[in-house]
Amino acid sequence: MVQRQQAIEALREKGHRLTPQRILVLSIVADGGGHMGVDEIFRRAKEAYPYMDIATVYRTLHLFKDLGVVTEVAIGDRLHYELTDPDGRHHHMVCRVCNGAYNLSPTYLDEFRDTLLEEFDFEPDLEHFAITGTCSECRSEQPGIHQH
Amino acid sequence: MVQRQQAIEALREKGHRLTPQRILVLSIVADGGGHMGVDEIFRRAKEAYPYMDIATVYRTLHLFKDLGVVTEVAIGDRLHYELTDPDGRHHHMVCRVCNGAYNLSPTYLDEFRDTLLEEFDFEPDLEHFAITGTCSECRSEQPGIHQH
DNA sequence: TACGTAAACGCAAACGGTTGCAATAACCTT
DNA sequence: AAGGTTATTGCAACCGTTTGCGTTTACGTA
Repeated sequence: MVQRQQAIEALREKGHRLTPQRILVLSIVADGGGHMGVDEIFRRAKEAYPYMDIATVYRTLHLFKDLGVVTEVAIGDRLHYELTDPDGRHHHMVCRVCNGAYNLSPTYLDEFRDTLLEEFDFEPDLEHFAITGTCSECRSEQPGIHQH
Repeated sequence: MVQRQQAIEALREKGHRLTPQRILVLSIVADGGGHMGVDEIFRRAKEAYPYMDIATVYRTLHLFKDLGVVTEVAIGDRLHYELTDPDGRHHHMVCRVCNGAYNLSPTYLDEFRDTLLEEFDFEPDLEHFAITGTCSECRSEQPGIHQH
């Protein structure tokens, strides 16, 4: 709730207009809980407002991302969106067997980032990406499968 | 040269057929030096053999990737391909300002991988992906631009 | 060498995502 | 409250990539 008001203010502050389509997409993402695929966001939006166009959904999500309202998470080759975590950044680990998603504190990546900066003077963009892999449960269920 | 023979053997061992199209794609990637985008591979292939279809290029590259002959590198939102490095794996760092690509030894990622395994029993797929960021040169040229 | 089979091909349609453009509507000014 | 400006929309066309399908062709067998 409070997040929705902040998002609306972020829009107006930067001179963007408050349209019904934007409010709709925002509330769908906010109500969704975790991260949502664009297809599901569009499906729900079209349910509520049949004229909704997929291009509007993409443009709205990109705008919200630029404003910091939503966070983009790459899962496989698709982008998912969620409300930006007010308690701080986190990354995602997604199991490629069961598709389960786990949050990951940035601490672990920060170490890696510092190393790249020190050794190569290269500053990596590690803000919003998901690490795919195999989770504990799925690895124990299929012990024969290994990556090399 | 020796790599090309190994690739051909890898095909036959798994029961795949040796077609002129596959040989063409292989030699284009081999002659390309570094990683090549699909569009350039297709352009060169069509030059040599005008009937070449883009779908065949994609299917061939995916097959070669599964056989371990080529390595897929995600640069931005496009996939690039290169002959698999026989001297060992390496990752890529790609500068989002100048698009320059740098190789990165796997050592740095291995540390990170070990941590995830120990702490969460989660085995990440870190084999073939590129880390985007800003390289030393471009950072010093545009000191006003920072990510947060 | 000729034959049969199934893998691979070229083509065209489909997919997810982006972009150009004319029509619409949010917001500022009066 | 009405009017003007311009951001935003819906639509359609487009882009890069994937998929289905009928035809072709590589390759094992005779």
